[in-house]
Amino acid sequence: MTPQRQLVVDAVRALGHATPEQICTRVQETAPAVNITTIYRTLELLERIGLVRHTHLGHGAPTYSEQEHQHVHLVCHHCGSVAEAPTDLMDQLAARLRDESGFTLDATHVALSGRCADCAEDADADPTDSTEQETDR
Amino acid sequence: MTPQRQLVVDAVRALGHATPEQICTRVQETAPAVNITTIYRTLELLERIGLVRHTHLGHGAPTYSEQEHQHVHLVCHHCGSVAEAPTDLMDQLAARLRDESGFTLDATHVALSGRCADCAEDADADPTDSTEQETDR
DNA sequence: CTACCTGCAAACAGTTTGCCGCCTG
DNA sequence: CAGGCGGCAAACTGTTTGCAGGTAG
Repeated sequence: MTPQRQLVVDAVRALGHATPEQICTRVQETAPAVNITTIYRTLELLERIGLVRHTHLGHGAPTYSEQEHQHVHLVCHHCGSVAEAPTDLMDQLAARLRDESGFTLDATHVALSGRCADCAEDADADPTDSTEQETDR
Repeated sequence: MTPQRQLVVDAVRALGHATPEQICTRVQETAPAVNITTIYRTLELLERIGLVRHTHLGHGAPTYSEQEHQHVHLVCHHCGSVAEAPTDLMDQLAARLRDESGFTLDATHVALSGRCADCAEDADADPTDSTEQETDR
């Protein structure tokens, strides 16, 4: 466990969810010379040994978190907000998939896409709202 | 509706699921001068008017398909295979999300990640199999 | 003539690779 | 001295942008 690797672990812990880029910035606050390449290589290693995990929140870069951070993520494809839900939400779906097609679901690896409560209201109230963004869809 | 646009529509129809790159290759078989930029711009337009839709199957490029192609996609993060399941699979989950958090789920927009039946068997049979690939996770 | 459409080149984000030098055992 | 580790530059994929010429109404 080299100093760089320890810093990456610390950064992941401190940031909660973070992209490799964000982790790099954070690490560089204490060790400016550290290269983004090292971040990627270290994250890959940390993931292989089970210390961290990553989740795809949508289009952009994946976010890394501690192994223990297990949630279902709900991203709003309208405003881009990310909500967390307990994993047991997917239990019955997972069971059904397993029974019907032998597919073992990894509920936390990719976020579910949809529209959050706030944006649903906005759509009702003012469909032509100028604050529209359309993050991904 | 310009010739280029028609070709893009035709390509999406013909290919079923395809990345912008694949669509471009296909279009260029009949119109070699067509640029990838045009593919992107056309797909964006076709999506806005509701002729096509796109789905994130994982890490890489999104895949475009006809609007009518509505399935839940199951990607195996081990072998990379993509299976299709009926959308009603997610109905009870969608209902629960709507009731509990006001989140309107778009079940078809992002693929569910997990391990397919074949790869689950492989893991049992031979965990150190040299054909291992680890597509994403 | 005006507006839209297209092609091309360039830029951009995110990620990976090759190489080389360094440090440690 | 051998192997792992890390820094740097370069390549690569996927995507977007600015610009300029062309074409149709």
